[in-house]
Amino acid sequence: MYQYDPATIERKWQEYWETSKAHAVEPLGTSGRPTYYALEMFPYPSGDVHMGHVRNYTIGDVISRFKHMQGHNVLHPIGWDSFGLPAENAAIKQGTSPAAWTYANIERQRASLKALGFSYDWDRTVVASDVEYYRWGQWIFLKLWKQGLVERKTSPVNWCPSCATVLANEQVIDGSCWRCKSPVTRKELEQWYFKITDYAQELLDDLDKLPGWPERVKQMQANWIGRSSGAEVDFVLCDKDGAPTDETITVFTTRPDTLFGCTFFLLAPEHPLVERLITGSENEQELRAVVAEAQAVSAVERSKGERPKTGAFTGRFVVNPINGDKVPLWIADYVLMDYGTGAVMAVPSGDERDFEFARAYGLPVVPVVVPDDALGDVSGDAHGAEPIDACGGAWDGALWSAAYAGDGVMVQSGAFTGMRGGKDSEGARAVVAELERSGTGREAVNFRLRDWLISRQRYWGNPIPAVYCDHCGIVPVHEADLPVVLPLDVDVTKGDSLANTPSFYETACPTCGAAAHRETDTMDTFTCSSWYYLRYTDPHNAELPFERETADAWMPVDQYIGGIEHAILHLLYSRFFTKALRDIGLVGFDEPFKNLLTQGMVKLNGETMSKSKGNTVAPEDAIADFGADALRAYILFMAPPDKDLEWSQGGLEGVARFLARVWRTVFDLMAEDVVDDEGNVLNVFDESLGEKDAAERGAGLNRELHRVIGKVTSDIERFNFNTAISAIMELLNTTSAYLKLPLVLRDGELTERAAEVFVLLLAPFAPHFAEELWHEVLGRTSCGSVHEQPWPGFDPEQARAKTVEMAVQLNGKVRTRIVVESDATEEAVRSLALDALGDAVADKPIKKLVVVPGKLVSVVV
RNA sequence: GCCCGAGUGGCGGAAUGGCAGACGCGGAGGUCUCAAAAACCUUUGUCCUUUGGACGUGUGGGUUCAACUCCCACCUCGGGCACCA
Repeated sequence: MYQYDPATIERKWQEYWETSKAHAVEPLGTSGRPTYYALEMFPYPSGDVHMGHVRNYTIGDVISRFKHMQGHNVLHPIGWDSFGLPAENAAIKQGTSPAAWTYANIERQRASLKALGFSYDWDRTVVASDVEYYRWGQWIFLKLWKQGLVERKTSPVNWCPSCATVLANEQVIDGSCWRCKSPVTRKELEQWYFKITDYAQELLDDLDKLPGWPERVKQMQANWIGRSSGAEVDFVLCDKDGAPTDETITVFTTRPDTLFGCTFFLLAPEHPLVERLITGSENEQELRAVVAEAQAVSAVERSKGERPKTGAFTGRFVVNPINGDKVPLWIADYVLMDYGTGAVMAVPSGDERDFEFARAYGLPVVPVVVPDDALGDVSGDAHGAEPIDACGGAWDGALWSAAYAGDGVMVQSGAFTGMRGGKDSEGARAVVAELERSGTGREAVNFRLRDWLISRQRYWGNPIPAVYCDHCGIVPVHEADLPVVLPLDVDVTKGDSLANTPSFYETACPTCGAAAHRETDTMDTFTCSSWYYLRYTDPHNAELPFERETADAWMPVDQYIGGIEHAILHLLYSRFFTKALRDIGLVGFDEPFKNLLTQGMVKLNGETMSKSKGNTVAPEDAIADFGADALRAYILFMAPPDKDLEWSQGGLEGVARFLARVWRTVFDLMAEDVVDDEGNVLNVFDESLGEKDAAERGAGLNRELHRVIGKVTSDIERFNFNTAISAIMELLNTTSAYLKLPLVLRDGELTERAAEVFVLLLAPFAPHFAEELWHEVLGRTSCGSVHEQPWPGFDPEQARAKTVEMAVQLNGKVRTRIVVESDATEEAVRSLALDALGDAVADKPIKKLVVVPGKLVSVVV
């Protein structure tokens, strides 16, 4: 034998796979193989490949190789999400250009990914910043525009001062920028939006079509979409003298059943009516102070919540349509302009926040929905009683020291008194019906989801294909004039931008031909990642982003793998793109990713590995020390893929040791001497073993081969890679016992079969290792690559042992054990068990006896 | 506050309701060696110890012949959302 030297064999087989294009996708329709699309989230080329990448791509590679061996035509592509701000920052810092920095990193990462032996079809690589790719992003933008899904609007937006650009709602985490963590400020700006809210309901409903997604990701998306059902209610605004006008203010509420308890009415400080209402009002100063203070509060502060509620009375009243009551109109800082209508009907008895506000400003509290068990405490006139003040009413004191927001009985609610109250209750429906009858309200649904702000005031991104013309306004670039090429001679280190690059900025109006200028905003990088999985299916298409027929054949992605950090962002945007493209007629499916696996993080001493913390382990170092195959197998063995993984150098060494043991064992199985570095023979035979031992151990090994093939197969299918590798380790232990047999007693057919099974089962995990043994030790070169072999089959019958040991329980405790034929009848097992228990059950009546075949016998006396 | 997820040896982790702790790391002992490394073998949940026994999966209850697993209540940790009307 020769020694296992990962460095040599890994280089050798990587070159072989590269030159033979071993991982090229089979053109569609050339064989009967069913398609399988395995996809990992493409990396941002921020620097070197890190352990998180290794984990992500190893999982995908094992699935791909396994599916390929099972007979699928597998699409397993890679690319780079290469537009984005870090390139600009790095370029400025290092005095280079974003493009140079980006493409240098891509080459570094490409080399690292190749060093890990991933089975990508490298001819299908998609790079987001290549004009061949981003031109189609512009093309899709124009299609979305035509479809009415692109909108320019002015509204308060999130502005990151550090990144000097606006951000989408999804990109603000706890009031700070998702990328640089700087606090985000609010700015009123005109920006480009994708109307993702048009799909809010479908994005929510179709989560049910995704049984292959983790429950928590679906939950997070549902929370983010935030659907609330209730009603819109119109309140008539009164003039300064308290007389009704023809102007109404509409509110959204989830609790129309509490309308009788509305004792005041609130507007957000940013509400468009506010300026008009407060100008010239009696306490204008106070009102302006509330508005000014609300503006000054940062998003970070606001996101922490728990701020004391402040507000001021406008001097105006509005009319409650259900009972004609005039209630005071206040401005309050806790009302959000960007949810509902920016106006709220305040019901302090039923809403904690309104209650707190009412107590702070001495506003009345009128109970209208009370808990069932509270009714008994109330004197007989509760039903139909006049509205009562907080301080004088039957429920004040103990009960109404806080709001009650739960379900209950409606009281003091006119004709509705006595009905069930609560969210979507009988009472709520009845009130809405009454409002609809009088034309003052209607059923309504509200979403938390906001439109996707996609423009960015940055250079290194996909230019938005729009032109500003003094005569025609904002007009789309003609499809025929695409691409709008991002100029590479913009020197960001000198503060240059697209706006001061005349070759880009100055253009002719596509409509009238007059001098005009281009949009200088670029698209959010998340637009690039929203459809790259479609481009992979048809990466070289020069006429279209992809051919529909081809995309439909491969899509949806059978298995998508990536980090949980994209649970909302990328995964929601991609789902939106797919639905929008479907409605435009470009694809024929509803959801992009059929199954999703969110892999856990790689941690060191309990902390996420990160360059800024300086607690990383470089994949190159691990490869140099133990080889890519050991690193791959280790990272799968250490933890289930969806759990966080705590890095352990000892664990890596253990897996490397395991591979080396398999290496020696395969030589041993092929009847070669096992030698160490110095050529000393290491084989140890147990000369005391005879023919009987050989037969027994042979049967045991054969059984173990069948069992382990079955176990590894089902474990990979369920992504239990850690237990799949454990099972191969168990097979190794059984094999070692067999190899104690002197050579003359070994069964040559059996040992060769065992060698073959080791190599085939390890092929997805340790591809170079398996390939080397397949060719050089098993001598199977004539059969082709190990990765082209069919996945080994097994016989469940042969995996079963002839005899099994069963536990015998007496009154719930294991008392003894019996060995029985595995096909023994229940009757036989029963009497054997009773015999084994002997005196303990001899003369006692048996209350119950349960036989679990192959496992145990439970006796109760 | 609301919604998820997780609590098992010294550590990472295994267990379709059926013998808890597979497999690996770490530890202990041994073989080989002048010695070491490597490799190989044995052992390793805790406690009492006697061949054996008792206790053990965050806590307290429950269902069951049988519960890490199912049900109820709670504790701790991690994550998401959050003045969302």
